[in-house]
Amino acid sequence: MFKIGDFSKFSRVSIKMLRHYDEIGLLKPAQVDPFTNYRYYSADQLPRLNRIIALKDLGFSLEQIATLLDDALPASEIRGMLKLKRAEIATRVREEQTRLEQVEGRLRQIELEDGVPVYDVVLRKIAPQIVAGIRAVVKADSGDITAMFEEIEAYVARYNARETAPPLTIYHDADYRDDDIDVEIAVPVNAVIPATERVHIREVEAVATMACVVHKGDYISIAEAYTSLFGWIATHDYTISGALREVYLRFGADNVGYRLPDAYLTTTAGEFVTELQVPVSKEESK
Amino acid sequence: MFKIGDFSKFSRVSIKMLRHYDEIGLLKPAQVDPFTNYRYYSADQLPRLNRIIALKDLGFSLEQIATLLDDALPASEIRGMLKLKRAEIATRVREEQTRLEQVEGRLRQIELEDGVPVYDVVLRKIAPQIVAGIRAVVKADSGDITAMFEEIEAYVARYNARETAPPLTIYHDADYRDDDIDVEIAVPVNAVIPATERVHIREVEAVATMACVVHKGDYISIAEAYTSLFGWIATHDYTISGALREVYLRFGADNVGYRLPDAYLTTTAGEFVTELQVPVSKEESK
DNA sequence: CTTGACTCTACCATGATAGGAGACTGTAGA
DNA sequence: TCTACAGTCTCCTATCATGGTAGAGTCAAG
Repeated sequence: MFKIGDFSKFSRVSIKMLRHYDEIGLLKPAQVDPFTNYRYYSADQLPRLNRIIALKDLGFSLEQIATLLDDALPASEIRGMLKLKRAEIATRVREEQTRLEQVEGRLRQIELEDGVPVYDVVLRKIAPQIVAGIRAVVKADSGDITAMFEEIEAYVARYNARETAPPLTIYHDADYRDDDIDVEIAVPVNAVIPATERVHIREVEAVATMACVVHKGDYISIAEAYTSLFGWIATHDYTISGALREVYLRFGADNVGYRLPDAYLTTTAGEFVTELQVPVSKEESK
Repeated sequence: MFKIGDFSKFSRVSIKMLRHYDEIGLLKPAQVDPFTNYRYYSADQLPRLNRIIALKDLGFSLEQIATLLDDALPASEIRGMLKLKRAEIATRVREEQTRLEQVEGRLRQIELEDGVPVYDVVLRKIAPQIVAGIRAVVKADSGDITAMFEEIEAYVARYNARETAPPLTIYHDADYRDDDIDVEIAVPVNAVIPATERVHIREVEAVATMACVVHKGDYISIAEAYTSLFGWIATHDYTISGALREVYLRFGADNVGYRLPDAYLTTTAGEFVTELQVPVSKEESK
């Protein structure tokens, strides 16, 4: 019978941990002195502790190890758990590799721009959304877009179907152009309301990986945000894989029919907040 | 001014987390109602929150992010932190890949042996140790080894230099043989005592990666443990890179001069506990 | 019997995140 | 104006493996 200190030395498991394993029932001492509560371990327990360490090194939690050990469960189940674990680790490896690429991209970015970038690009998953929209070809800065938003908000307001979420613009052109922009404006709705020749109701599709950047200020200075966003996509080796979106988190307020809390609105152009979103994907080059 | 719920929706950061960021000073609301304690966020804060998310995605802790954001610290330092982070992630990737290989090895093992292996091999780092030892060429099972242990224990006992740690045998042959085994027996000492023609004092070297297996029972059945250990090394694609060691964690007691607590000794051969250790390394085959 | 090394329990801490309880506040509809 | 419900507040708890501390008790060697 070893006292906990000796057993700890042999097994290279800290005393703390042995006590912890006792507490959670993973490895109880062979014997406990009822008067002093001293734990006494037998040499027989080394193999079990060894198995625990082996499984721990494979990445199993102590709870899972308890399952794996306690029930003398069939080999097939153990194989199953191992395969699950394998998949899990493979996923983590991929995640960490992605993270590594992100960090490398950011380093490249700093070197290229010779300083810390002003905009922070975030990758996120975007959920689908039901919207009422109008799609048209317009000239840039012609005010058409503002007019279209007023129109669609008024339309949605008639059905009382406005969902409390920001409106957005979707740019369907694959390339950039100053004029004749194929643009869709959309406002979220909470019910499927009737469509018209001009107004359609559709689900704006989910995007698994969306590169997003938040721009604060008027729409003139938004070009910088675009530059940053596309620069980021280039330095991080992503490819654009869908239509660009502009989400108006905070925008001009002196309009009619807007069913949004005041918080979403402002009267100062300098206070506008816009999120630029571009679906991206990684070309597998390995 | 957005209430926390709206701000949470825009930023896709949970309310809980926003409150947490407030608490740790990472992102304080632009305004807090002194009567109700309601938090009010301004749109200006979205870029900062975005930067926080971006850095979090890179794997920085919230504390590190606070450092990165608060002090407007020079770009060079940020680059330094990023490089550190890159190294850290690279290490983790390697670790996870190793783990993955371990899991795969274990799966192979189960398939090969058609069941859960009886012995559990553990990889560990072994620290160096000062020992008194005798090296000789002996015949197996000749009792020479036992005699040598008695001799060395008696020698060490004379100097009162016995360290409370198990004795071990080191097999210096590269291959297996039944006879003429080049063997070194060693007992840990806590001081450098004089050597003799027969007894040497040396440091048993540290081993970075030691494949270890614990065998319980007499020395006849130890062959199974060896089979398992070498089987494991094969299925996990390791290569033996040093001399094999047998560490006697619990062994025959009716000898003289042993300065060890009784716990290390037993009179029943069935109670013997022996750890087999083989230094291994991975051939880089990528 | 003393002393020093060992062990006991009980508590606190990590770090990012989630859940709940119980109280209060804001807003929309009756 | 009242009510109901949704939103928000603070405070507490938990996760998971691990380490630390304090204060009390125990063991073994001299």
